[in-house]
Amino acid sequence: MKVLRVPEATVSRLSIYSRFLERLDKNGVTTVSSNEIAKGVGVSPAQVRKDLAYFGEFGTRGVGYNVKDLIHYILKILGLTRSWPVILVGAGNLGTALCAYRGFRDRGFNIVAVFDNDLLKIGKRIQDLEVLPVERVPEVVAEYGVRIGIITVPQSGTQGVADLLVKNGIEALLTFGPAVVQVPEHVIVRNVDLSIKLEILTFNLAFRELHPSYLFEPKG
Amino acid sequence: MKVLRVPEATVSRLSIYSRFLERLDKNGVTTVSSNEIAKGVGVSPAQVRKDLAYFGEFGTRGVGYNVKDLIHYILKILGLTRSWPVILVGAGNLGTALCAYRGFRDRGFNIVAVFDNDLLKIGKRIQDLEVLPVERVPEVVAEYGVRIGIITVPQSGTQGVADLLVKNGIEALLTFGPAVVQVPEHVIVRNVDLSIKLEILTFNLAFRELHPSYLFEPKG
DNA sequence: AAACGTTTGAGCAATATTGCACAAATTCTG
DNA sequence: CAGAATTTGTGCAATATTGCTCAAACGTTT
Repeated sequence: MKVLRVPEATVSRLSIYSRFLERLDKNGVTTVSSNEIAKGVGVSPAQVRKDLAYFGEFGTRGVGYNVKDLIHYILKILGLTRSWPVILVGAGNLGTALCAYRGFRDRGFNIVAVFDNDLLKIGKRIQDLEVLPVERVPEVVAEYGVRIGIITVPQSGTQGVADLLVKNGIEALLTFGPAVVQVPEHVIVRNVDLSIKLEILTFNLAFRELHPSYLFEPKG
Repeated sequence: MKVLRVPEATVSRLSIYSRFLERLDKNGVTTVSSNEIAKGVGVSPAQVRKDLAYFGEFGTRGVGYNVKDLIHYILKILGLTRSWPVILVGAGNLGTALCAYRGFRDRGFNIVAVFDNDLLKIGKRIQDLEVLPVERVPEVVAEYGVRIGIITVPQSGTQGVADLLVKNGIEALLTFGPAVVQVPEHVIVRNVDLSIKLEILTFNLAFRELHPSYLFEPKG
């Protein structure tokens, strides 16, 4: 088998394609071309085909792609043909918001427990979950077979929580804020930093005014 | 002046560098090398120098960079030597969490008003702000000179809100969730899609197990 | 069943981004 | 002050990613 290097951007776009396709499917569309997908999500048709080509041949020449089939293939690639138990550490504003976020459940992510070490928060109910003390992480991870953790604690606590989760067998982490966490090789970490996103906006607004001759690359 | 194309990844990294440098500054560090920055944030030293080189020469050969100065230069590049008034539309869980998010205020983003069109939410207090009806967007934008809007409404409402904000002169938008919004050329839009981030994790967990020979590119 | 229009998949070209290596500039040391 | 040790800034090489083009495959029409 060919050894390929799949760009992370491709994985992100697959996620986007799949949700666009699900919308089409709901509207009764059965077949779609790379052109229509491209128009729908704002990329080039060649990009769509290239992205899919990393993983196989899913279309029919002269016809296009079967919508239901393609959804299934992409979800399979993304590992979403099953449900994933997820734990969340940090029952603050952001953690609470994420617990209520429908988008996670829609894609098969199931937040099975919320943890905090603040006595004021422990015992509180968020959605249908009770906030647990972090000491109970091992027990919950074992019970549900959790492999994914979301960390929404303040920056200074992020590394400590990451260490705790890794020690308990968590293999993938989603962190928030500017913290850079150190984890063993086999653990996958991705980060969401909302300030960066706003600063990309201000860069465009402010810097390009001062230097109109600079060009800037969109995307992202 | 040279006309350059600044990669968005460079802008993101500048944001990261600046926060790392602020930590150093707080600890009393006055001088830093590209090597130390690189170690601190997990990139290559050459990358750090290249990123800075897009905008000028900020270091001294044989010495490194003056921490305070470099912070100032980067903040200037990112347009953060001033405060930015921001409006937020969508007073749900996520919107509420973002209003309370310290990271925004720390970087000079000032959420001056929160809007919703849900009568149950209008009038509610979030932090020290009262939730306003969307009809009052024009007034607030004019009063504060707002150029940036954050949209945290459900997917189906995102395009409508974007249209409203653009009509009222907003030039940059941060949206959440899978919605793809259409805006005029001059408006800058960036999107945060939390499901994508989780799906990058599941892709790694699931797909690579099935196809161990595939390699995968980190970053992002 | 042949001709035509469509659309995929893939090779190749074009761009973009990152990494390497080293001259130039600076400080330090003796 | 000459030589050694750093460390930046940058040209060039190496990779990665995206875009272009077209043969091959399919359906439709006549």
